[in-house]
Amino acid sequence: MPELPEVETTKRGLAPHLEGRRVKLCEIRQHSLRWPVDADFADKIQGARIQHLDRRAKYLLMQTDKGMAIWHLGMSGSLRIVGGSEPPQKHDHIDWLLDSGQRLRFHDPRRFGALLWITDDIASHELIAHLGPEPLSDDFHGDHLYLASRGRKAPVKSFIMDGRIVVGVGNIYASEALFMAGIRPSTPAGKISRPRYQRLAEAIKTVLASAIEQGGTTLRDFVGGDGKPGYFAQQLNAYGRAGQPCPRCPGTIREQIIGQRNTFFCPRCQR
DNA sequence: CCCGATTCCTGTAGGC
DNA sequence: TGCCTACAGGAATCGG
Repeated sequence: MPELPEVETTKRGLAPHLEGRRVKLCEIRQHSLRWPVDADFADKIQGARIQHLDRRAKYLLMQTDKGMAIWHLGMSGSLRIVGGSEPPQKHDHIDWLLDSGQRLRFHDPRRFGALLWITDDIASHELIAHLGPEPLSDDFHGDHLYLASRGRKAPVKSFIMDGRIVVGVGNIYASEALFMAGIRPSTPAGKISRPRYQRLAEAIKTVLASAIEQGGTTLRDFVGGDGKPGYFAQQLNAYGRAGQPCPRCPGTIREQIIGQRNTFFCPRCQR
């Protein structure tokens, strides 16, 4: 499941193959994604030169000289570089044929992903305009969480997964960050103190940064072939470990549904 | 405005 | 062994 670290890993892996290249042809075999891909997308991007790859939240941005392509990997999407004559497999929905002879290939079994084309300012785009700060930037810190949470009754886990508060914290890393910070996921966001939010902000940064590092270890393989994210191999302390001993106290990890999402925590050391 | 519930989709895991 | 169902997950959107 692509969380922020995998999108960042994808961006870093693709950039050397895409930046400076021209899109000779775009093949769309499946238009029905999260939102329908524009009927004229292929025409719009044809002949465009890809200038720069960027990331905002979990959106992968590809700036060209004709407009900007915005990818979202949803929860099962992946982008990789394949050889120019490699035939598409099941769920390989979109190819961009590059002037290098290679193809950029989008694969997405569950079709929660998206591909958009915009020609106006990205910052004013509806999907981007209301997003919170990047978790790894200096704009994101404990005070931001503290101030934004006053008066909020939603569980802190839902709060940190709200992209208007901070982007890029998915279900897995929300549990992990709250575990690291020793905060119970069900606590109403408005009841958490300033110092505890400082710990939480640090935990979010630490967890995401280490996941990006882990993704980075498979960067070489990524381009070569299987596109499998490496960070799943990383040690998860709470997520998916219901019934197992807590890694840092004598407690036992418990599972609870919060905001319609599975949530894992230690009832003994997360208060 | 705030927050919980619902929705899109299909591979995988678990139950019988 | 094979069928069937439940579940997973990001995030927009709906309903209260």
